[in-house]
Amino acid sequence: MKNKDIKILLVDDEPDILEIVGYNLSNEGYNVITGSNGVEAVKLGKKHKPHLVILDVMMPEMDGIEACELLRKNPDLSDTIITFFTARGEDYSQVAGFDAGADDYITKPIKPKVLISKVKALLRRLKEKDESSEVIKVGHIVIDREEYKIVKGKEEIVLPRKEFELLSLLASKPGKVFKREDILDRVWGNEVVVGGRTIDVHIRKLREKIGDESFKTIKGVGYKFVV
Amino acid sequence: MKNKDIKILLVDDEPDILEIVGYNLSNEGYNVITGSNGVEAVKLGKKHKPHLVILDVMMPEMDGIEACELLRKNPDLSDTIITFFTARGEDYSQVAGFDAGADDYITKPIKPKVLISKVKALLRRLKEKDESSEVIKVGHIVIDREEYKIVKGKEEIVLPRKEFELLSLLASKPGKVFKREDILDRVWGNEVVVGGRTIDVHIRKLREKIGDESFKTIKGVGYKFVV
DNA sequence: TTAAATCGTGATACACTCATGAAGAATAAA
DNA sequence: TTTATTCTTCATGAGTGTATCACGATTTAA
Repeated sequence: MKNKDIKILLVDDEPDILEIVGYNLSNEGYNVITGSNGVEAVKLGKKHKPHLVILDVMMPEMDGIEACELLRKNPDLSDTIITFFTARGEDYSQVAGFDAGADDYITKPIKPKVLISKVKALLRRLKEKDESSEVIKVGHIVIDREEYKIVKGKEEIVLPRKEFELLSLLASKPGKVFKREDILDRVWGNEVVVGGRTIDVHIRKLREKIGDESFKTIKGVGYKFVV
Repeated sequence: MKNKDIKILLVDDEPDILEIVGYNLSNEGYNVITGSNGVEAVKLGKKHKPHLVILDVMMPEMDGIEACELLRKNPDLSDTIITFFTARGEDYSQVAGFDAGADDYITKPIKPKVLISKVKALLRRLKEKDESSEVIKVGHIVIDREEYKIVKGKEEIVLPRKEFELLSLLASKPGKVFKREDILDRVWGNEVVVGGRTIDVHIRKLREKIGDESFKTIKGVGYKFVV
């Protein structure tokens, strides 16, 4: 994804800020949309579905916090990153911002260099997510990460989350053996500790739904997906 | 590549942090090296060539940013991943960190589970690169570590774990004689004690499956794999 | 050549891993 | 709330990977 494909919605009631920040962002090649209050923020957000929203907290009509909450309710914007402008030391707005579903905040006064770096850092997450959310095709099976469903031949199969993640991991490298430990790390995550037999049970479910022949057990090591 | 082959350089001026984080990383099997300021970071980095460096930003003698810049200049460390400890909201340090060539940052306060997750995620890049070259070819035999299978001519052979490890070890240096003692260390691990005849039995299995002629016994010493 | 050490072999017993069915938590949906 | 679905655990049993042992064969050293 190139910078010009990335839309940033910038909302502040001070025209100076809009101009300076907007200029700097455009200069980096981003596609910048501007608004001057919370109502506009919500309207423009729904219309343009930006990748990143930068909101001032204090604004007429509707403040940034409320706008953030409304934007978060829109499912189209679930992947959008929302950040606030906040004055240094304004603890309250930071807390309220995170409560409203913000991902980060940028402190005023704004230094262009800092801002750009921060924006890049924030958008890095997006790119990572973007890359991992491709549609995987293996053999006659299509895994659609975005819609959380898989298509086998002409049949459409809906899988629960864990099963989907597991299949999606195994199918990301057909033939490769994934060690049980790795599977736990990547599907269940480190913070959750589950018993050893859990993986087997999920594999069984997949075997029932997708086909026994696709999943091979390597005893003492793990499982692999074959085409 | 096993975890114990992965070196992590951890630098912070607070002994508590070093101990807690160091303990958690060691527990996962990583080889942890610690230092307490930027000067040490650079020195240890050059000496040990770690795979991952975790730097605190605020340190006496030399801060993390400067240390990072110096480390990045060393061509030996071009594949090394560098991350910072940074407190939430410390805009400046994050920006400066990325500018200095950091790959990521970890926010304080540090939660061990989150840290381990993050470290594993970071090291995954490294491992993937590494594993892609883990196919050994000797004569008409191909040993594919990633898929845990052996291809002999056009025949595909699936070996149980111990046999696979043993073959994999012997074939890693065809012609070289591996002492029984060494084989025990590397296939069984030095903490496990097994009887003296165990190796023979496994060699027998390999002879049955791969071919008698490939394994030569050096009496009183060990075995070697020949093409 | 003989004795000692080492290895190969077959049979066997142990240990471990995994598949499976069922049933109890946990979570989401109605 | 109740209901349904998903997730996890557990017990059981089969299967096989792994280790052990005894004994004969082979090599090495004296």
